Amino acid sequence: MKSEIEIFREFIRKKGLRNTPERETIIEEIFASHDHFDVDELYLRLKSKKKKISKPSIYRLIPYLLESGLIQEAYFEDGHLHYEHIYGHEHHCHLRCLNCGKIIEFEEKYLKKVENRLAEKYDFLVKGHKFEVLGYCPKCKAHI
Amino acid sequence: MKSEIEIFREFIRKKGLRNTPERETIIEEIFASHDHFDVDELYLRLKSKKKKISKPSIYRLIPYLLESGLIQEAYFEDGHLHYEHIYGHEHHCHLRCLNCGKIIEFEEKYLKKVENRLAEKYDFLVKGHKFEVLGYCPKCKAHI
DNA sequence: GTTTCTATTGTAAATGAAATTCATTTCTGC
DNA sequence: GCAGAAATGAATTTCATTTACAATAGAAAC
Repeated sequence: MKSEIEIFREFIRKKGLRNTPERETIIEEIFASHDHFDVDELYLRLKSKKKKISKPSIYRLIPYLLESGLIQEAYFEDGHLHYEHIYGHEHHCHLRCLNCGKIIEFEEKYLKKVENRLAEKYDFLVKGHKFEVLGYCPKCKAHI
Repeated sequence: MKSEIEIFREFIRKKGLRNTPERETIIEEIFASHDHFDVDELYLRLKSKKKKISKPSIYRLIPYLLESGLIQEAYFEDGHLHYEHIYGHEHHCHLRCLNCGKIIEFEEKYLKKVENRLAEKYDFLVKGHKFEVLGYCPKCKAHI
């Protein structure tokens, strides 16, 4: 299996764009952990490691990472988008508490079938899905 | 079946809050159409009907509409959230083109079962779900 | 109906994520 | 090396959303 960096290099070459040390640094940091991330948090993580990367460089890279299928928007919370890896990581869905924001991850294999059915029916090239179930966690549902 | 306004009045009374003509006007406008909406578009719709409602009033109402189960976040696009009705309207999911933003709505009954399973397994009070399938539409997939 | 308490309103200002500008730097192909 | 194009960081701008605040107006108690 190719590494994320290899996938990105290939993608960037195909698009006639250029790879740079900054981009490699950002991608390395994103895939160093298995967790979700957001721009600000990623920026601070890079900063704390003395990597001088500007926020615009991160913002400019994200559309390419999305397009290359390495990451995906996970959810919008606290006023900004959160992303998750989709290459080389088992896809998962989110059960989220509308009150406290608690997130439980779960798998749902059936959705892959739904993807395929939609791809055929609407002639889409399907890249993935986002499935969020919303409600109130055990603690919060008691107070509502 | 109760109207949306009635549901809201009940909700507001239970919370010990106050109903106002402004809130009734906003709710009326939201449920006058069956479509998704976003704050800005709703604000302009009210304005064009000579209803003097400020944007903060809309922003302040939305958390209550979410909490009362009348609406739900549909998707984040073009830098802001879009909402959809969930009370008294058939739930639907979205197939979205990552390139041009085209949206196709579809139904998927099975997800209700997933909701129930999760509610039991994690002891959540499940209020709904968001299922988005992402990819490239027939037109866009040709250029990628 | 009047009073009192406090939630809600609109206006204006503040916040903060994301995008953009621009001068400078750095790839990449020739 | 050179030329042209793309990427960078710093600073600025944009724009959705939130907040502050003074004025208004529901709603419950009297």
